[in-house]
Amino acid sequence: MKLSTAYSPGEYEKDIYALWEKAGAFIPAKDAKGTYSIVMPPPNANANLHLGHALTAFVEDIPARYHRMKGDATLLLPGADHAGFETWVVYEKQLAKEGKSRFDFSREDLYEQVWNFVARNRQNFETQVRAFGTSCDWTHFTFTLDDKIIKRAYQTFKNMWDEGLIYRGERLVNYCTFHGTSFADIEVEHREEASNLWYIRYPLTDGSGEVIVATTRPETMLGDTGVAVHPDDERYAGYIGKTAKLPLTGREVPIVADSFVDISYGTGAVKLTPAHDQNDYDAAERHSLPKIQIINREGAISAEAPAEYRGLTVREARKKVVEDLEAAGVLVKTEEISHGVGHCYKCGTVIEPLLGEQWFINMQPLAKTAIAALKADEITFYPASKKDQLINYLEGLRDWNISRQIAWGIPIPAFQNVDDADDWIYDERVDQEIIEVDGKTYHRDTDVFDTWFSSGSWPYATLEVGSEDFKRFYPLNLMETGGEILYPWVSRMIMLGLYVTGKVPFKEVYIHGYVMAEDGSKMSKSVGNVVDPLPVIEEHGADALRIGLITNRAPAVNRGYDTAKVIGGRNFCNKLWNVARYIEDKVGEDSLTDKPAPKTLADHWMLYKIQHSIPVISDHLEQYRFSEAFDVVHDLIWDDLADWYIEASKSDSNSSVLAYALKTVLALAHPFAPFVTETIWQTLDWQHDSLLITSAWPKPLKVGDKAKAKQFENIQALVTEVRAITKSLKARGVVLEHDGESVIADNSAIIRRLGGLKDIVEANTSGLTLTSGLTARLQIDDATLASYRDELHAKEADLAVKITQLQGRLNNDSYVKNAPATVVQQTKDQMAEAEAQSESIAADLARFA
RNA sequence: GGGUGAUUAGCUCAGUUGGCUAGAGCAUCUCGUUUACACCGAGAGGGUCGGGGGUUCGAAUCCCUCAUCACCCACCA
Repeated sequence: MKLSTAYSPGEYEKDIYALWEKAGAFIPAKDAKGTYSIVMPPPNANANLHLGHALTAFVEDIPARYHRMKGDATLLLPGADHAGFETWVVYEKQLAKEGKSRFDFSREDLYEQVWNFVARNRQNFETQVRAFGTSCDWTHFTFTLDDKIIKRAYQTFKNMWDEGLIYRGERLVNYCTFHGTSFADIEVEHREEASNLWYIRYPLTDGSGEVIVATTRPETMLGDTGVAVHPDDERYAGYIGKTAKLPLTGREVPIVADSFVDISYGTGAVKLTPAHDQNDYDAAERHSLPKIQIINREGAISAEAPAEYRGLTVREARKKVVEDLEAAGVLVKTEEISHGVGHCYKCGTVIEPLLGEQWFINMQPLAKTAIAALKADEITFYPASKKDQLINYLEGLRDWNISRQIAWGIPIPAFQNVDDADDWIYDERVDQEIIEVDGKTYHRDTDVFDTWFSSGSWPYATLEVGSEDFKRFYPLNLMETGGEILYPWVSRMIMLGLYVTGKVPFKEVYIHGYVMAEDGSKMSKSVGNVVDPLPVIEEHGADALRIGLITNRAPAVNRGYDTAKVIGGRNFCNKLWNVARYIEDKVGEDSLTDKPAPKTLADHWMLYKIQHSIPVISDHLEQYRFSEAFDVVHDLIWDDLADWYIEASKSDSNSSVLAYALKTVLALAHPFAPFVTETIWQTLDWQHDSLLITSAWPKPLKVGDKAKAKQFENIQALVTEVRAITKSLKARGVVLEHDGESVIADNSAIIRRLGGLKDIVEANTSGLTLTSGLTARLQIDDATLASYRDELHAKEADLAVKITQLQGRLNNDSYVKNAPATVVQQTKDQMAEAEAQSESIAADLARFA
């Protein structure tokens, strides 16, 4: 079939993807020796995919295609995430548009509605993943709320329950009073805000004095149960053990010594509000102080506080407390300060640390195992520095609060005895609110799991522990993800993986950087600088986008999106297309052979270049250096094949080498440009209904003779020289003519005029003469001659400096002794070359004098 | 406060354990093109490798220091 002059991706991409899918090319081969597996991090099912998703898909798809061609049974498992809270927020917005809220529905209704909402949006996302050209096995598609995922979460929870790793604790949790849920530490967004530091006088109960405390949250003094000072703080040495009398409430609280207090901050005395501050909570635990919760879940002052404050919002309470303190004459002063305040990362509400009954996992044993595995290098990180960061994180890990108070998620399979609050049992009948066990009545816990608890099992839950897939593909080869979820997700997958399967869940972790806007700023919907990948694909093709995104990009480095790179990718595809058009025209159906027969020096050089490039490309790909790998492919195709070999072959073509070169570069380029390479492949007469996607990764042939290849490189140098000479002659006013036409200083033109590279080779052996058919005519004026002389003088001076430098180096004994022989030899060669040049310049000058 | 990374051509970035004249793409400029491709070809210009110090025969590369930027973690009573 004849190819049209320009590659238009839109005409082919959908059909090519359908061709692959229909042929089952994405399904892991049954009879392969090795395996390669990636479970794709599930994107949020309701999301429109952005460029970051595209990059993710490419970073997963490139190694998958490479390994598939290498002959490994390759599994690229796709999935989508219910994304717990994320989805919940989007759905609530949707409800709000309809004038409804979640309070209008029962929990079961809500669950079903959100499920349908997500299912509707899922289609959209699958279309986009296909448009990227992702070679994932759709028959393995997994949703984070699929039965196997829920079962795995329950199984893990139960095992931990049985082993005593799960406990229910009253702990301070980060509570969003708007969403009515608690958050992990990591979900709290700290923002710097202007506030005040209020200094409050707490009189000692025995009347012997007073202690002044400084606070940014005066309203919480209603819940104070102590005052802390540093044990080494001489100012307060006599106070420790005494009690202070709280203004407004009149409560007597002890003054304790604790080294967490910063002597230099404020007054060096800290009020302790254990129910509303993590530090205070920890201190209260150490000193057995009571915890009084004076802020409730609605963000209002609770019944624990004096009557006149009850029901006030935190903000109102702050105002009133300050006024009352002032009226009581105990407010010493107010300072303006700036400090970080925790906010809900979704709605911006100030996060209240509140006491709450939550499910926790004791992370110590899990973290310990994970640290040991990391230190034993059981997982390779790209980039490597992430490993130490992760270890560092795990070493300071606190227990994990796995309960969330939302309707959307996996219900926690635990029931509480209605008569005994401390009696909890494990039971999976979560579809029932009330169950009877041993004549006792239990009420279902209303909480759901933290999303990360179930997704932490993703690598083996998707494969189903114990299944054939699991045996074949676990541990996974690669986990590819963004840096922002290294801690919440990757760390949990490692810990849970080790806990459940006894093995690390993956051998390699690749952290991708973010795709920023073109100006380097963050892409964000509100700024409106988000680039939608689909229009880019429509305009330039999925391959162009792929090349544009992976080139010039390293793992874990944020980099701007660059349209020029995408255009570059498109140009590359077009180049490949035209190379194919040319070669297709020159070769016949039987030209393709496993043993191309080199005849000319150019043949040898081309084959040598190919056989030399294959391991280099493979090596880069094995280590996920996509940009570097593509550069090699690009240069091989553009510079070596198109610019040199094809030009040379025009006068002396070898169809077996041309066909072999095309086939090989198509295979090598396939992971980077799957659509165009497969499209070309399908148009070739000699491919006999095969698919490029499942064809073999090229092996180096060793038929290109190195010495002959080297000779061709000499010719290349010669051609370059001829070009330069022609150009320089022209600049000097010398016109080269052939049959009355001026000769053009161009690669192909020169080769053609000189009768092809073959003749140049001959010329090379007998000394190059440009005389055959060429006439030279001098048209030079005095000014040109003078400028040429100046140029030569300048060059001569430069060379003199260089020679002095080189001579100095060679005269240096330590250099000659210490530097490697090769380096010294290089210097000598340079010296000789410089001297030769110098002489020739001197001769020229003499001639033009 | 702690950590990590960065700083190289106008722009975006390479530069493996110190060793050829510090590279690429884009952009700019020059020249060219009927014969696979203007989504093309041949060239050119452009860098005291963030500043300063040190180690070394030799530093973009190693060490110290300063500066700027980015991100992460912790703290902020």
